[in-house]
Amino acid sequence: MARPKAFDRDAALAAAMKTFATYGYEGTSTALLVKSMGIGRQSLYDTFGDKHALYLEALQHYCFDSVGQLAAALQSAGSPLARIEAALLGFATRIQDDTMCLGVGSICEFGRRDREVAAIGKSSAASLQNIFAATIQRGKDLGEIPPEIDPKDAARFINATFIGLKVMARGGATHDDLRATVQMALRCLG
Amino acid sequence: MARPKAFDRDAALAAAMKTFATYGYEGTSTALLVKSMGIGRQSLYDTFGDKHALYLEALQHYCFDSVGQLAAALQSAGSPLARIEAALLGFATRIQDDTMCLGVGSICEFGRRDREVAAIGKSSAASLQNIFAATIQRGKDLGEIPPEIDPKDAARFINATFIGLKVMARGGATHDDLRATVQMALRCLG
DNA sequence: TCTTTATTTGACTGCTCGTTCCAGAACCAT
DNA sequence: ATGGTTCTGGAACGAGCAGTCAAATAAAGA
Repeated sequence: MARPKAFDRDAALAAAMKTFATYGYEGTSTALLVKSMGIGRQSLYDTFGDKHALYLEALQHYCFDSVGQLAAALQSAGSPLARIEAALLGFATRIQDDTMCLGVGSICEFGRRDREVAAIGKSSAASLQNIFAATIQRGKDLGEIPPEIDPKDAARFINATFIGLKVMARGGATHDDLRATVQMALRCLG
Repeated sequence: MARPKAFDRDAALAAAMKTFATYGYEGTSTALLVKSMGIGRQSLYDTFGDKHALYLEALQHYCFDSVGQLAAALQSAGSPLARIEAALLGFATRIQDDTMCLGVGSICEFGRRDREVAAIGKSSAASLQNIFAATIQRGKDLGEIPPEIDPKDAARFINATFIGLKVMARGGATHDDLRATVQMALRCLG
């Protein structure tokens, strides 16, 4: 059997993620996708189905990666509070390009109109909050975080803060602004 | 001079605000605008210019109203901290339909690509933060808020929380979730 | 009633959209 | 080379897009 060079599916998907994150679903044309992904138009349809299916796969992949990265960052040893701080702060300092978080972007653009999009957002938000909640519980066990704090509430709040940071970054907030906001948010856990 | 019945410009603009807030800029067609605004297609172009101009005017109007309402709610007499709580909480309980905050939506959809949109967002965010900062300063003067709090940082943080609440509401968070998040956020000011 | 003016509506333009079909180029194993 | 397979890209599709023009309609003052 003959097998010509195949394009890098993951790289193409990653490029689609970035393009969708920058311009949104409606704001991204298939022509732009083809160009940014560096593949032929027909390959896009053969490999990913259609625009909506590609979006779902990109969103799914993005959320999975994000949750995984955060879990790895939070579940490593050391002070839970410091881990949370590092996670938020690390994000706040890592922003450079004009790219929206794809997960937040999907919520803002679709709300709950698209069932499939909403399902991805819901499940990844749940994972995120479970991870945060576990870390906060660990902080309580260690006496770092006061006992009156409810881990679920605190986790949801951290998530809200995370969202706020992402949107403010998209709006052009400076690193210093974001860092100061992280510091303020962490006061709640102290 | 003759004067036939004129349609209600403000009502039409308000309808456009709601439609843009629900479907975003790219997701809103002129046909949908005409239908939701209840006016003729030509009237839309005669009165508002084109789709982009209409969006800018709707966004401007929305931001102006929002800032005004918040200023009124915060600048009235009484405990500054309680005012902030009431403002956030009031918002959290007032959510029902699947409508995105137009300001946050514009940031998420456009980032800083559209200079005019970005300018509106920037100036209204500045106003918002000034109002919050003044209220927080008042709280410090009254001893409600500890002196180590920087009003500007706290105001930006409250703004971030506000954004987080709006996005979570758009994503389908319950009133109780939002209320609990507000309570967590207020711990930072105590 | 007649005129004036605001609004609506239908036809239409030119463009872009997402998508499909198909011909051919690129590639690798034989 | 040859054959089999994958990817590409031009042509085309129908649909929908934003926006324009002009004719039709409706209302209120003269």
